[in-house]
Amino acid sequence: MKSKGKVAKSCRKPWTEPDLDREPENREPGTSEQEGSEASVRIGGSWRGVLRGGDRERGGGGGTTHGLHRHRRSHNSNKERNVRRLESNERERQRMHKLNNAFQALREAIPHVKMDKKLSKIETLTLAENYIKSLTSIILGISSARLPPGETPTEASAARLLQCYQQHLEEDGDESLSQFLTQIHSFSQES
DNA sequence: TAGGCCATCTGGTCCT
DNA sequence: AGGACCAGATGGCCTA
Repeated sequence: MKSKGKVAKSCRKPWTEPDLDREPENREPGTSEQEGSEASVRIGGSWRGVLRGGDRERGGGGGTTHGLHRHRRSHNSNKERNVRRLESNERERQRMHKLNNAFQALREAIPHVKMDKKLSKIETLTLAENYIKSLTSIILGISSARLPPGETPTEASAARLLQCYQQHLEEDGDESLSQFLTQIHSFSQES
């Protein structure tokens, strides 16, 4: 069971400038003496683990940036940091809204039974996956009937399908999908 | 009331 | 350097 302790209702308050004169109970990672060690920090009323970078799959410049971040932060005033945080929050909100819009578009694109109930995100992704697989198998089934002898549908047709779609993506941008579907429709009419 | 789902905040990491 | 992306944490809402 997930922790849902509702200790204080206003625990998730907007980012506020930390009071440096107080004891470092709200200190963020990097300002503590325990830098680099596995520790938890209290931020916005909640405890958070700070050991994250090491287990990330995306490699690259990671590992050595801890000190750099700390150093950079130390140059910024608290007011500047506050402004940056708020701007960052706003960007993140916008990003998530865009993501949700995309989810909504996907919901409307896939047929499902319970029209009265909004699909959850995980349901949307799962249904979309199944829908794509179904359409693909239908298309491959149709096109296999038109293949030259000896050519297998999984190789040739799938490649043609992908090639066609990619071509539309490059040429037409956003309208590619509808055109692609139109082409598939006419394709099925022919056979 | 437990649990699922979601929005939001947050800091680390990657990319341009 | 700054924005985008990502994942963890947490509170709120809703439903069985």
